[in-house]
Amino acid sequence: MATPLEPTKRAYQSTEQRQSATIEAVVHLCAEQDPSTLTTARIANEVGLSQGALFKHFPNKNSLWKSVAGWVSEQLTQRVFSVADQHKHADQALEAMFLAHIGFIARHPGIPRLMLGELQKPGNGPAKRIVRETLTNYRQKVISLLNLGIEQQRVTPTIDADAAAVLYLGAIQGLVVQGMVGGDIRSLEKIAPRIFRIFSACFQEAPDAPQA
Amino acid sequence: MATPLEPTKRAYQSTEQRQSATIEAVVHLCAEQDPSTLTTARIANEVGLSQGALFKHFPNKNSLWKSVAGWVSEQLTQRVFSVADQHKHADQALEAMFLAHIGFIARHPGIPRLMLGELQKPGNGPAKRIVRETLTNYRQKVISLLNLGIEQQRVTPTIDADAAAVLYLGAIQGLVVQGMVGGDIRSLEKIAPRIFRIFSACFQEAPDAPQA
DNA sequence: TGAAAGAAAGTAATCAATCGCTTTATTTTG
DNA sequence: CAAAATAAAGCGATTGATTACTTTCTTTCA
Repeated sequence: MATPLEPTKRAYQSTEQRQSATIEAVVHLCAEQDPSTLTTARIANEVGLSQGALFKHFPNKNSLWKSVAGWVSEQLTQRVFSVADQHKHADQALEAMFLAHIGFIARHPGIPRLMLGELQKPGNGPAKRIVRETLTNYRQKVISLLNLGIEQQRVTPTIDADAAAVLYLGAIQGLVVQGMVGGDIRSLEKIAPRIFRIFSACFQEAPDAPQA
Repeated sequence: MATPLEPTKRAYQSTEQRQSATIEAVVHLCAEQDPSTLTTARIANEVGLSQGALFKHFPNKNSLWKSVAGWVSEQLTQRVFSVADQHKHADQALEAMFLAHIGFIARHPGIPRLMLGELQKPGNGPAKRIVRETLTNYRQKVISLLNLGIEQQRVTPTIDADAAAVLYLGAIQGLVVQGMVGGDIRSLEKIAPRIFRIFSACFQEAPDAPQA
């Protein structure tokens, strides 16, 4: 008789470990799959669990999406805001935020799909609420940096800060969508500085107000 | 016995009529529903057909998506390009395109969801191809307008046209996403001019190159 | 009158969630 | 400290609901 082929000990893990592994698996899977087509079976398989076992750690699928949105929000906010605070000049902070954001996305290509996927849903699901609040928060940060820049005389005082903040976020989104069209999210980091450079013209000296 | 309750005359229509009615129904439904959750039953109901009858006019659901993508591409391209051609100054053409695009979206709030939904899908489905080609086409138009603007001395000759085109599309997308966050796509038209105004600083005289 | 348009019922597949039961980990207790 | 007891993590099968698409038969109209 052949070797008894040990009964493949199951590697039990705590719910917390499984939860974070599952969240990472979802983020990872979204790099190459539309979130709305992600099945619990596919996710469980990626984590190394049976489909049913997933529900030992999340009460339902919606709760999983909420956790994923929370993770993304936390990571993004933390990383982007922290690099901004390392610069004392507002314009440098804005540039650092921009590049950090693109870098974060380049390392986690599934994130745009996740966030856009949530925004697609109408209504006020908990996951969508998190994404919305994160974006609003982000926009506020940009606005206050622009205002700080005005005080520091590094930003045109006549700037329309609200509109500039929308354009700032749009620059990131345009870059990301451009990456989705081209198919290579990871190469975004190369062109990101060029995009920011041209955006930066918007908050520097106004063209129709030549220096007196 | 009660009245025979007349057999409710059916209004037969040609396949072509049903096809365009179906496409419009999809665009309309996407205004308040994630495209990936749209069922053939829901669409048929909107058109006023039984679910099965839909397949008399489209061989399958993918073919319907392809038709919808084609309709959107055609409408958008036609409207946006035609207003651009009504202006001889490149900068004015860019502004008119921008406002026409936002206006079109404001009148068809489902369109961003449709296009983003297609871009979410990985691979090279026919519908995604159409969306991708439309965006690429659009970007090319912006680039050539910027180059024309340089000849007309209405655009800074030192501009990074490729990057500016990405920023231009990003400005639109940022505005749209902003509308999705706020929930009211239709109010975009009010702030659109402000966004374009601040974007326009990017292609006007460069700040660090005071006119010689 | 026959071909196209439609309704209504049916089919096979998919998927989130549940269930019964087993295996591992932790806690209680003699 | 070991053995018993409880709790937690896991599997595999199943269930019920949903969905794209098909089939059968009926109605319209050119």
